[in-house]
Amino acid sequence: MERSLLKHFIKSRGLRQSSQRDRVVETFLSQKGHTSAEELLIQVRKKDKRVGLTTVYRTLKLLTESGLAVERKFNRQVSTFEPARIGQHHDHLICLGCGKIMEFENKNIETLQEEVARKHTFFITHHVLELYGTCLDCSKKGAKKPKKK
Amino acid sequence: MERSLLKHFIKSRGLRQSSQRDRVVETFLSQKGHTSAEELLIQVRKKDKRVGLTTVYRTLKLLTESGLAVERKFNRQVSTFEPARIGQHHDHLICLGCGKIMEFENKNIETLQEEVARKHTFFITHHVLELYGTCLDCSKKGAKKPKKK
DNA sequence: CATTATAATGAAAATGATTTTCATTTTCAT
DNA sequence: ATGAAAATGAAAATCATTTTCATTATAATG
Ligand SMILES: [Mn+2]
Ligand SMILES: [Mn+2]
Ligand SMILES: [Zn+2]
Ligand SMILES: [Zn+2]
Repeated sequence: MERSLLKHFIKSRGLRQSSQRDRVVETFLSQKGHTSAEELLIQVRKKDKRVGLTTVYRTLKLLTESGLAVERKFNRQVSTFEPARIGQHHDHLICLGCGKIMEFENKNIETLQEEVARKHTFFITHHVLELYGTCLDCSKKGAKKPKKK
Repeated sequence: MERSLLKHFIKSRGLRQSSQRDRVVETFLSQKGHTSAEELLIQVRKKDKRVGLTTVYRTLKLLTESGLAVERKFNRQVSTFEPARIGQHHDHLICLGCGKIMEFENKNIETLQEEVARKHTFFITHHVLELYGTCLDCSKKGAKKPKKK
């Protein structure tokens, strides 16, 4: 279903199809969690050795522009991407101890955000809400080395 | 007043004082709004030509670690810093049209964030909340070129 | 004040993620 | 089948920030 969205997007842009891009898209959409370009390349290369990092970056940009991917830029300086669930939105809890990422939705917060915007005569297109701290496991075990990932 | 905080921090770290650092700190604290290292260097150099960018970066890091500065990393890939108002916290509305940044505080949102964390047995140390969109001016004038800054 | 260990400095090089370039290959409308 | 244009990937470029390193400045001590 999402695949057709991309096909449509490709066509509407006058782009062509290619096996490399197909492989990247396919691999990306099968991914769960948040994936960086480098990580995605590793997965893609398990299927096709000839795909380059540049193409992964280019495809990720295409996916993002077409609305099939959402880019996240948490703590670190690398971007990660996750498949977009249509009509859905969520925010994140990020553990600074182990790197674990949890997702949540909270309509009340979003409503309050709109209220804030209204007070400032501002029109929100999107927002970033990230809660950083310590997960249960890490608060038990005490200070731990952050997961590099 | 904040100055003494830094002095104390410097001493507790076994560091020495220097005129360059003093100048950077002084200039930074007099700044309003969100300032990048590069921008701060320009201001500092109006007073002292011999200060280097490296020292600005180092001082900004020191200020952040001592709690006198808060680092923000909005849309762009450059970090900006703002003087920390003691015991205060605020979040931002960022206009994608003109780059204008507005600040707000909303205790209700923060309370809901804590509630979310509690549900996940998570302990928040800090959070990022950024509302992106269009300000009143920009929504009037229609689509405009984003302020580079 | 002189000594001296070491912190501070800044120019230049390194880093690291992402983007750009460009010569070559592939796609697809005709 | 043909050709214009898109896609590719290796290598170079970008760009903010950090690291390196030779030199200078600071301040505790005698
Ligand atoms: Mn997510
Ligand atoms: Mn602010
Ligand atoms: Zn954890
Ligand atoms: Zn605006």
